[in-house]
Amino acid sequence: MSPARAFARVVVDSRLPQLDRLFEYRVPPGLAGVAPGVRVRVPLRNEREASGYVVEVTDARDWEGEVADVAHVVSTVPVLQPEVWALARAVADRAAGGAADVLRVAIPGRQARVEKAWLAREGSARPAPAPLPALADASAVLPGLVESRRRVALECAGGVAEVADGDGTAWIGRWAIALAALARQALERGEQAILVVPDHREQRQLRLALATAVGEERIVELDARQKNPERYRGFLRCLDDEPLAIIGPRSAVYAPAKRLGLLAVWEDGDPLLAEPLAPGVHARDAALVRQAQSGSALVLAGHARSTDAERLVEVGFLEHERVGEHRVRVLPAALADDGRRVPAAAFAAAREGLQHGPVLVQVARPGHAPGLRCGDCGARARCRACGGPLGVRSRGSAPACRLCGRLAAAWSCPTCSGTRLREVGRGSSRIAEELGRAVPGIPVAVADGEHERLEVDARPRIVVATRGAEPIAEGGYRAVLLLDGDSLLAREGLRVAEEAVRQWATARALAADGASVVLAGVMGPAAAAITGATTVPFAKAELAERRALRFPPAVRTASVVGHPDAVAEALEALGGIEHLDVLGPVPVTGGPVADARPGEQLERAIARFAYADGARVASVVRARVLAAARRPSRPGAPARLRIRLDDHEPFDGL
DNA sequence: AGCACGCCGACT
DNA sequence: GTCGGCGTGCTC
Repeated sequence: MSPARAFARVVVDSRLPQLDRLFEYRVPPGLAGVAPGVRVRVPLRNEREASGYVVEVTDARDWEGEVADVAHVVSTVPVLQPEVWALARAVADRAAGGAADVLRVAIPGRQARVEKAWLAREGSARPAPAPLPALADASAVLPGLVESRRRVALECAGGVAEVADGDGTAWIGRWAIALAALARQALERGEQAILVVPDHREQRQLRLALATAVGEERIVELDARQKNPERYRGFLRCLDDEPLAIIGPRSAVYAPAKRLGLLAVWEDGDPLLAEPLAPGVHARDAALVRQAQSGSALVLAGHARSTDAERLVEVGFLEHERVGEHRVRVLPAALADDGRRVPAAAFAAAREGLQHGPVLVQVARPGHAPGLRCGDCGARARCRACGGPLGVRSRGSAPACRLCGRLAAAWSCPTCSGTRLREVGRGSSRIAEELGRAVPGIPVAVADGEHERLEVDARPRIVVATRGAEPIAEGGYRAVLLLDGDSLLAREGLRVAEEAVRQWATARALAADGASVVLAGVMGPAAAAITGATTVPFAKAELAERRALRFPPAVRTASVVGHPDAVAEALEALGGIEHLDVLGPVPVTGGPVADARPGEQLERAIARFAYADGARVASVVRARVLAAARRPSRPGAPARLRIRLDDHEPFDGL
């Protein structure tokens, strides 16, 4: 005669892999509000009380042992939707990580005041949602994509367009209008759309496009830059069961949408979509899992095709599509042989462009001189405190460390004891200065991490911007110069060429129709990718090369770091899996293992395996992490083990 | 993590 | 005989 709904299964908010399962608690009589999705506090052996979320409420108990009582209900808002719990569990399993870690990314911190307001609104009768605004040509973009639940790799042509913004207008990329039209398809069906963007600059464009396509009141923003209350308000709005366009950064892929019609990721190749927090699941991978669970339409879009999206096209999971048209001429230009950064052809294009409007100059690095060397022996000048490279921020300013910011007073070369410093390379502000001298009477603006600028007007001006910081020009840039490509491609790293192409394509997209784009000092396949009409052949060729070398995304990877014994045990456990090979182990200094003592020798190995073996590898690896976590780290015993799946960071230096 | 339980050496 | 060493295991 136990009362119904007497037990609650709770996921405990803990990083410990041992606690990554559901715990059963009794719901004490008189404790109201225990329901699936709500935040609770529960007693746990040693932490006297832990936070968690109710996943399930039952009247039968599974657990044979002693059962403790739910301590109290933190709030009655069901912030963990069943769909999101299933997603977090599946994503964690795929990444050999903990579901609670995924939930930490998925659910923002509680704001009591915001919650109170939301609950009050829930109680009262809500007005019927406003009808979607009339839209002339919304159906023009891939009609029926959402209805047919298509999965598409979408290459968007560049170009900018003017949209209404309050009383005035604003300029945004045409891609945003295309994605907004797709979102509208979902909302027209009474469903929700989640649109994931790399950062707030793209989010702003998408918000402006959506305001026209679906109306302000149908947009929910989950921007990481928003203040906490703002974010939480947006998050709670997702819980309202109405058609919404949800836009946000990588964590928005976990937004609690109940009836998901469309899941789209913009610029899926952007490194910002890789989640740094454990278990380090890329928004694209989370989107793939979520699509499989929800059966929604899926779009991986960008100005340039990522190798990851191209792989999904080649295995037949995604269909290739391309939308839009952008008429620009892209001219490769050799560097002038005096080593000047700005080739003659680029100057010519800039002068021509400046007759009609603004000109964009994309450079690699901010500041005046990004590097300094010893004037006598040529050795790289480094910070005495942290070993980081020294640079000069602005003309005439003192040399400072680019890593820790310390001023390098009274520098002397550790190699030859010389005290003179020589500037190497040109940063954004120095290039701006030089261009300003070369084209007198034309204003020069700098846009980089320190000088953020979202828009420039249509007047002739030179805009020097670092990659990713390019403002949008009213009417589009009349010329675009892509400088420093040679130094960009000279870096080592698996994704260097792919990333360069993506960043060039992003800048190219800001050009006005008919404008010239000059790519300086780069030849070969990466240059061809940007001079041609489509980046797909480049992505195909890159992928083919990775396949030949067994590099991601042709294979999946598990990076294993820890005590040599623990690493060896983990690799041995993986031994049974066919077609799995191991790079290393190699010694690493320091590292991401939590309890690594200073000076302790750690090793890293990377296992490469086929996508088909993903589930097996993840479960084997998870078992090793658990075994290592149980064992206390003491001298001579296997230490903690950190394993990350599909972490591309170790490949960035290859 | 953090803490209790448990099985071998020197102690009032 | 017992006090306490920390290796081992568990958390509803």
